[in-house]
Amino acid sequence: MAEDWLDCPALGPGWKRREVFRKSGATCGRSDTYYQSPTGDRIRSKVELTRYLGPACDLTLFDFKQGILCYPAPKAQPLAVPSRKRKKPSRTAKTRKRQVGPQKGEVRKEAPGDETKANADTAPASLPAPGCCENCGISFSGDGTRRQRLKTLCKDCRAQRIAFNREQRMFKRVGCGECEACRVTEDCGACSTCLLQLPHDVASGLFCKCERRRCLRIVERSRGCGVCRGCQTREDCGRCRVCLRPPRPGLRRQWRCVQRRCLRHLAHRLRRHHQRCQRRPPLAVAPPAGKRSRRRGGCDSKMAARRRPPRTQPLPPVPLSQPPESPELHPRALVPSPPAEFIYYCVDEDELKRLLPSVWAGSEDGAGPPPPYSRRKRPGSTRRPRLGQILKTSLTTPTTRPGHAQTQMKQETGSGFVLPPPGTDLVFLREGASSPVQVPGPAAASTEALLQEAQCPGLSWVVALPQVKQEKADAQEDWTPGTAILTSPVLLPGCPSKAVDPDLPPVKQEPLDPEEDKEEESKDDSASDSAPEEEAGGAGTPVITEIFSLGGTRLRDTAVWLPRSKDLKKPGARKQ
Amino acid sequence: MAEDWLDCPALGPGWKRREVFRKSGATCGRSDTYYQSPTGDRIRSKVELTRYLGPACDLTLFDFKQGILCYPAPKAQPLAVPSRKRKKPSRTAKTRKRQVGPQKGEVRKEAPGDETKANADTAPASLPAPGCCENCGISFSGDGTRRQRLKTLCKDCRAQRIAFNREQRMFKRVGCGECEACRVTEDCGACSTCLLQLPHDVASGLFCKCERRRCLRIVERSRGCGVCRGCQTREDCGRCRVCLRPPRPGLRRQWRCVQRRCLRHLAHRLRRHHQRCQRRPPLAVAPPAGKRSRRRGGCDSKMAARRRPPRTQPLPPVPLSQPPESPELHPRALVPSPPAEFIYYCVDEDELKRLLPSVWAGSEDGAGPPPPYSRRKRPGSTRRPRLGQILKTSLTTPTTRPGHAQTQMKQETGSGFVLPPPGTDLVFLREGASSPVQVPGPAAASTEALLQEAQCPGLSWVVALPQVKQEKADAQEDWTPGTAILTSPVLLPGCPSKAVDPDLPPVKQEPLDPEEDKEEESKDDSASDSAPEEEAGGAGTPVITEIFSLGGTRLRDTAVWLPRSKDLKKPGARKQ
DNA sequence: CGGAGTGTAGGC
DNA sequence: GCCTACACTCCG
Repeated sequence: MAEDWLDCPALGPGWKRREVFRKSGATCGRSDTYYQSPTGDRIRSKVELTRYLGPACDLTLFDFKQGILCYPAPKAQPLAVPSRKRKKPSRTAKTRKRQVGPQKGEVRKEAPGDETKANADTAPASLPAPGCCENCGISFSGDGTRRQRLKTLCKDCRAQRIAFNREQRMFKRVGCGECEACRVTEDCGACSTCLLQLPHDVASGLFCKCERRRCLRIVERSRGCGVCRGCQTREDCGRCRVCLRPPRPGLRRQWRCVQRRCLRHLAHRLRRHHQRCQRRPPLAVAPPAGKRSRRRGGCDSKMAARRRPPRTQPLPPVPLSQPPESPELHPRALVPSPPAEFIYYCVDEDELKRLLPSVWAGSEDGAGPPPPYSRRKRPGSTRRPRLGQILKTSLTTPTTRPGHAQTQMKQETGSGFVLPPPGTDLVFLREGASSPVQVPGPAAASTEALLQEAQCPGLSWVVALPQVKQEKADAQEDWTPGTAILTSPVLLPGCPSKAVDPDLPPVKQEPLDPEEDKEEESKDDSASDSAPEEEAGGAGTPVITEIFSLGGTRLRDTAVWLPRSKDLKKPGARKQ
Repeated sequence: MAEDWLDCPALGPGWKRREVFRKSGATCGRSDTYYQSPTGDRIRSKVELTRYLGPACDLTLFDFKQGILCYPAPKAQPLAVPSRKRKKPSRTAKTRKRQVGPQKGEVRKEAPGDETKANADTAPASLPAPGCCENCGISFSGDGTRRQRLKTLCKDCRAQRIAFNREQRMFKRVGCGECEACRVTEDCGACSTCLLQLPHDVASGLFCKCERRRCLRIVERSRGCGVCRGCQTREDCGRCRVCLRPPRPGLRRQWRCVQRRCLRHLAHRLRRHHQRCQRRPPLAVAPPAGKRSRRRGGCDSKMAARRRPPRTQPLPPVPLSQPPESPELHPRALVPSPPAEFIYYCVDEDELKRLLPSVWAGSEDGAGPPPPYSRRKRPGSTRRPRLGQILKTSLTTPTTRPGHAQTQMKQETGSGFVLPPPGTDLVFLREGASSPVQVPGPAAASTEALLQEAQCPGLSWVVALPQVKQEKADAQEDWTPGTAILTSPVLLPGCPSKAVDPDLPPVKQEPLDPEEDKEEESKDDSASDSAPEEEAGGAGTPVITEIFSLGGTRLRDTAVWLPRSKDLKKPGARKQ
């Protein structure tokens, strides 16, 4: 991770490699990798290298960016998904490129999805009229952006948004350089990033900035687009189901008043919902408004709303008995092992029952297939109470202070809380508490119920689902709970790939359903798309929040997988 | 276009500008632009200039390289294209950069197109099997070039081609320096370039080399890939429709034996055709084999096979009555005005009827919209004979010698040939003659018929369709026929932008159909892609040949818009 | 003119 | 959206 020339043994003696981070410009923070041949020639791309070495030299397995050889991944057993066609189930080139460690952009790349069939025609009447800009409302003819994302915006709004998003990316990567936070030169030493001693240098490429120094101009996704009627409404209506919901003592209201919800965001969701009527439900939707701390705003937007059901990757010794056809998420598939990707959910108790019915009902290993998927599952339809009881027990766990997350966790092990053993599949973190909640049995996730009226706010949860990156039998033993919500220790060193045994062949993690994976709103709406509206008929269901992929050597927005300061009740947490 | 200091009015009085071309090294042929302030200070970059002038001076619209101000393009009215989605019609950032004159690389950059849906499945059986290298035929797994262009090539062939193309670009720019032609130090004084007194110095950036000095290692596109079965077949089969075609006295056979056609090229065309079955027909396809002179081989490959229907841009006083929905090319849209881009067609008489049915039927100005587009128009379906008669008349025009192209043309004005007046829309040049043929009325172009059996070899034509770059009402008056096939005088000085009124705001020319714009074979197959095969069912129809965009101050391959020496029956024309 | 560094089209 | 690849800018 350096700016200077380093040996590159993969290419042979005399070859040097250098990674240079861009220090300014729109692509600031990105890195360019350069090679120098033994004869001093400079090579700047794999194509150039191939040209240089000649056709006889097969660079297929050479990862140019990393400067290492990649061993071909064993053919991963894809998790079959019923009733939906998998897209791009195998991509030869990509599979071969799999790294031992998690890679930046892995999720995105594996989940190109297909939203291109989105059509304004399918949008209900509540959406902006077809041909009208979703933002400003002016009528415009499709003057043809290629970007699906911006199709519903007129030229001006589109340009505006692109510029805005570009700027946001920049702020996230390196900051504006002008705001109060950017001018702070000393790390606070107390935030999650500092406590975990993650690298917070821009040049490191990890972008794990001290929370106190994170650019204030980063706009939270949960704030919505900021310009639509919903976003510009300043007063709660006082009459919608959210406003009329009885307040919970000690908790701020989780949902934004219906009248104040971002219309743009809602429009997208509705449209997507319509597109998906025949398809699997999304695994994750946006979190409640105002419940996402600014720290998490630091996460890369494209990850923030990504739904990425991890692919089933059974690991011994726990046999996977759940048939791969099950649309529900089997936690067995998620045995953490380094390197891993993490998926965070923010769910409430009832939602959890819906998401993980099989878990809720009991965790008899492989106790038959789960019930067929139902898109209209009701909140009350819990059928397996066992895990539910476990979880409810955990709800009584005392909250901890952020600085003591790890020790607290250990203490709780001895006070009714179950410390996740190596075999633990899911770890739930109660909103407002740092205590992980173990979910030992099979689980399944589905949030289509979000589209229903969901009158059960309950508490929110954070669920960490590490995605297996390799399937070695001993991987499980590598796993020990490290921090409050980090379920894999490999992420702690800050440079995950370094912690990985280079001899382990990487296993490409195909998403459960690649189509679900594509975050339609990932590219050009960094700050506005995960506004916390529920989908069509929904009414404030706390929902699965985020699924993040931690990118290889560039944990661009590491904060996403750090304990949320609010969760940890960190004193002096900065709010934007 | 010079190495010496010239006034730069855009910066104000006293400011000088100088463009210096690199004469050697890896970046040979590129230019550096220098400015000199009224006080004599040297400025070498826009950054320096900004620094020099201070932050109060906004140089956003100043094009440093060109030394001119770029006016933001007026909101272009997109030309509606039925049944096909437009892609990337507007690019905010790029729009700002629009030049008054055509720019280097304009075509390539403006025509990203979309061939990504190309699928080997859609290719007919005659194509290389999916997974087999289109060139060498070996089976290979998609080891993942990202380049659509080279997807059908195995790794070796791909690398080979990339290297080859790179080399070719270099040859075109500066030559190999070793061949006989490159070693010639004196201009011949007789070729078109010399006669037109175009700058033929490499350093001029125009690359209008004396034909005698043009690098011999430049491979003509019409020669095909050179390695496929077709290219390697040395003998005509004697049985195909091309071989069996009766020879025309005084003319070499226009088409290559079917058995000797480049398979690679054909494969691409077939695939593209299949992709486009529901879409607009391509506007231009490849010219007949062996009919494209080496001079024209000098054109930049990415321009050579580009189909770029110019956008309808009606100019007074001729009213445009054709609705923009018409897929056919309306010549009214093509009224030449400086600065202009030129489109060259190589068509025969029958093809012309198909291409320009409305023209053929008559040229009543704006006589109603053209018939609805038909992809399966038959050669015989001419409905308007008037222009046809004009053209037929012109066929009898005696041919001229190249050195006398201009004068001959004038002579012919008084001997039955109609000299194109300022209002002329199209100029046809008979193959083998330098006499332009006026096409005063509306015309439309469609070459889908090429995919039909086309048994009418006839004569070839060159059609120059200057693309309007601005829409000022008086532009038409600026136009006078200058040379045999140059229909706009602004190109004659060698530095088109200089001939342009700097006060005229540039009008970005949107292609009629941007998707048609992408030249799949533009980038990496300089020399092999415009092989003169007709499309799928075609049988030697002379076809629209090329659409070129002349690039701003760097008319890299100016020869493309020079009279073809073969056309001009230039004695001693060099053949490669 | 070289070369570091950034922009950016096009692919995915 | 990010990445690759390479064109281009800027400046030594």
